[in-house]
Amino acid sequence: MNSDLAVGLHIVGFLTARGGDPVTSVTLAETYGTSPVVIRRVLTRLSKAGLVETRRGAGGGATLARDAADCTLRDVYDAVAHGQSLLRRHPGEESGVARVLAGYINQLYDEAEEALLGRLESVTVAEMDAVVRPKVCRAIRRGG
Amino acid sequence: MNSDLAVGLHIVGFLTARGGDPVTSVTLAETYGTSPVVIRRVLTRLSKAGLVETRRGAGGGATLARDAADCTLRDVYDAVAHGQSLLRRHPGEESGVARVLAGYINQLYDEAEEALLGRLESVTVAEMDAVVRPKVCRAIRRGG
DNA sequence: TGGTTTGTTACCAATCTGGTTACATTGAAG
DNA sequence: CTTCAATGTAACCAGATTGGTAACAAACCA
Repeated sequence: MNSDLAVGLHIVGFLTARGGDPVTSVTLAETYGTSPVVIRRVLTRLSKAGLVETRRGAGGGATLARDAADCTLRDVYDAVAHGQSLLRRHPGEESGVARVLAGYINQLYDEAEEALLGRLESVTVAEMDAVVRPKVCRAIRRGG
Repeated sequence: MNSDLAVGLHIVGFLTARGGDPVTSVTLAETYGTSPVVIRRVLTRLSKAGLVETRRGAGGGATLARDAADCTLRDVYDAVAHGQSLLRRHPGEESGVARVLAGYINQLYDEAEEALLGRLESVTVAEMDAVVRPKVCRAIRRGG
């Protein structure tokens, strides 16, 4: 699930920068540097979560379904992370000693994850866009 | 690097519980549920970091090199995590747009990781042992 | 000298990950 | 109503990562 969050943030960021007109998975794939299918896999999740809308057929593509100022990075995370957490947990089937220890460690991980999620919740897509977009423009102007 | 931290914590925890006498990698492997080689790989790191001492030959094994109250979970983490971080970063060779975004995300990850490391730093091995050991004993008594 | 244990390398199977191919489905436009 | 453009989805693949195994050298003790 690693890059899914990055892809998801790229999508909502790009759609924000594009104002209202639909963007195709091909465009998103090219700008991110991946394949359209990967984009669409994430796009489907974002769509089911109500963050974006997609339209098939000619002139179709994806658009933001919400105001970018009304959508936090955690919303994107929740849409994209289907159950899996950022920090890999320890598998559960160990017995005795190892199990107790795994429980202890996982508890520490939970705290850390909560902290991260809280941080993601404190940033809106609009704010992210405001930080990222100028840098992207500068990078493009330099020909990167 | 996932399970290395768990293994490392198991090692120092077990050594703490054992008071001072040396414990072999075979014993540590059996109690954790892995192979001696895996244990020794981690043991080597802990040893190089000065957290444990190992002795070869008959009657050898590993012992704590420090007071358990003087050793934090972060010390174990630092010894065990050779450069790799808990949260997988995004690879760096992407160009333009994706690179800027990756930088942004990695920055958020850094904050989260700092939070986790701070938490690990706030717990000593002795404290962990105090929490974990009774649970382990109970689990063993139940025959788990 | 022989047995015990760590240190280290090389290799293997399983899993994860991201990518690709292929195709069905939907929609717009002529 | 046909054609083209786009999403939705499943099946499969190659590379990386992971934890484990086998093998053996090195150290240490009796």
